[in-house]
Amino acid sequence: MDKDAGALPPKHQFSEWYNDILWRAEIMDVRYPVKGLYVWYPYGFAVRKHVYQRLRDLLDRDHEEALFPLLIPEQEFMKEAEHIKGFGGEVYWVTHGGTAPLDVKLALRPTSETAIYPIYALWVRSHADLPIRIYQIVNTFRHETKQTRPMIRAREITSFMESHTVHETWKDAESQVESEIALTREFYESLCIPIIISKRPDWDKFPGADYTIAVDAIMPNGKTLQIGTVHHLGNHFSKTFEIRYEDINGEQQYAQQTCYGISERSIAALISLHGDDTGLVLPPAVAPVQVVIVPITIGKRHEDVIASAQSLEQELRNAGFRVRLDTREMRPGAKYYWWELRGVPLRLELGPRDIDGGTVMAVRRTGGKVALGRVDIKAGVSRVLAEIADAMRVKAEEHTKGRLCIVDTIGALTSALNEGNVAVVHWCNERACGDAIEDKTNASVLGTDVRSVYVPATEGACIICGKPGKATLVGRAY
RNA sequence: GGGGUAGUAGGGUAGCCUGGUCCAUCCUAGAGCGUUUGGGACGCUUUGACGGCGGUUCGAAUCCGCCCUACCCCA
Repeated sequence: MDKDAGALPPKHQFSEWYNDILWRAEIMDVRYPVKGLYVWYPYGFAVRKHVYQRLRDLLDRDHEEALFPLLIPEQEFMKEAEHIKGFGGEVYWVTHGGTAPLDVKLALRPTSETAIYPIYALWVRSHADLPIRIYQIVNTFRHETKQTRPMIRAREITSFMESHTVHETWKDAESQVESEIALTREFYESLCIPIIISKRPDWDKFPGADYTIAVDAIMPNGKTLQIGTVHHLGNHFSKTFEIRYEDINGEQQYAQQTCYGISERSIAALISLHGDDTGLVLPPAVAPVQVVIVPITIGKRHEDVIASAQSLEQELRNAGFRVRLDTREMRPGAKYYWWELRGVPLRLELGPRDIDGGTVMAVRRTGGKVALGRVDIKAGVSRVLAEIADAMRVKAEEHTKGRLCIVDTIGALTSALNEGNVAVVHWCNERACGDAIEDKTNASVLGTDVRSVYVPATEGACIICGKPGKATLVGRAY
């Protein structure tokens, strides 16, 4: 089967569909000869570029972008015991410089706390230096032992946005956490991805954090994908790395910190949630090509149609749309399939009939055809692109709502999970009951304090012990 | 973490059990030429492969070992 012909596996065979669409739509090439490392094709990279540009635009309101080194000396890395334990045996080590063994082993960052915080210790002197809000977008490495999957579980995360902030008080850091959550909402809103926010149970929080707020999306097969985390670090790391400031009274205080991360899992969710049996469906906000113009040239009208299509292209480009005129020597139908596979939100067809009638035929990737007037084409395209984004949002929300169910017995929980749902139960917040839920259902307690318009914040008897409990999210996670 | 199956052109495959008939089959894509073009065009010509290393053998895609990679099942 070639990538430019024939059909994808149907989307309900999600695993096959996902693997196939990645190379057919030229997102990633999985043939790189090292397990868990993947190549971004130019088209996939263009999607990534637009997604991360959106993220940068949001962060740049009150963060600054910087760049810290990839290699972390062993002594720094080993300083935070709890943190190390969390990464277990998954750290890659650089042990040689050329042929000579290094005196000090160097870790390839699995995340950058231990690279950044020794420098923060130098940068922070007084309360006037605070807050610090810095992010970087880098690659990170973990020697994953579980099954690797492109963008979902990779040994090199190529696009890790990590933000690290420093504050005076615990409450300042807490409100930073809230502001990062708001930012994440806004980010996923522009990708038309519905998210569920919750507080991870203690045993699943970031190693070294006071608490972890996680953002999950529900994938087409009902598994959850963690696509963002915000951690309140308290003064855990500041004590380890001596990040202190002189307060307004002249006293030395340990700083309070947060960190926050989003990776290319955001793109995995983007592709998975919106794609269909025909290929990708990209929201106009991040589509590398928002509008494709397919000229319909027949016999003697060839020059006429091409000239007309070129002027349409130029007009839309000047209006700020990412537009492409497809003049390749292919039949129009073949071009339709080609661009649909790549998720272009809007296709404009322009043929002799349209030119004569002063119209352009617009076909939405989300379905439906409509003739737009040629004279006010810019307004028409804007309107239709907005309709497409709305349709995508509605469809993704319906999927998410349809996969959530509220249950109150272990039996109902197990069958809900087996049917590919994510469940809401009441849980008393005790570890033993949490373990029992996980053991009996082969699923994960994702979190409490669920913030989602789809999940009411109720209270009730713990599904295990019957004591008072709160609404808790349980699902099978990637 | 445990087990299983498999790697043959850009993609998908036949050949492997029973070593020689294979300078490796077929489909598809790519290239060239021509005719086409309102939903995946057609004809002719043509390029391109045995995952890596080692072993057995007169001879290896085929048998053996290790490595790498992929997929599936169980925890």
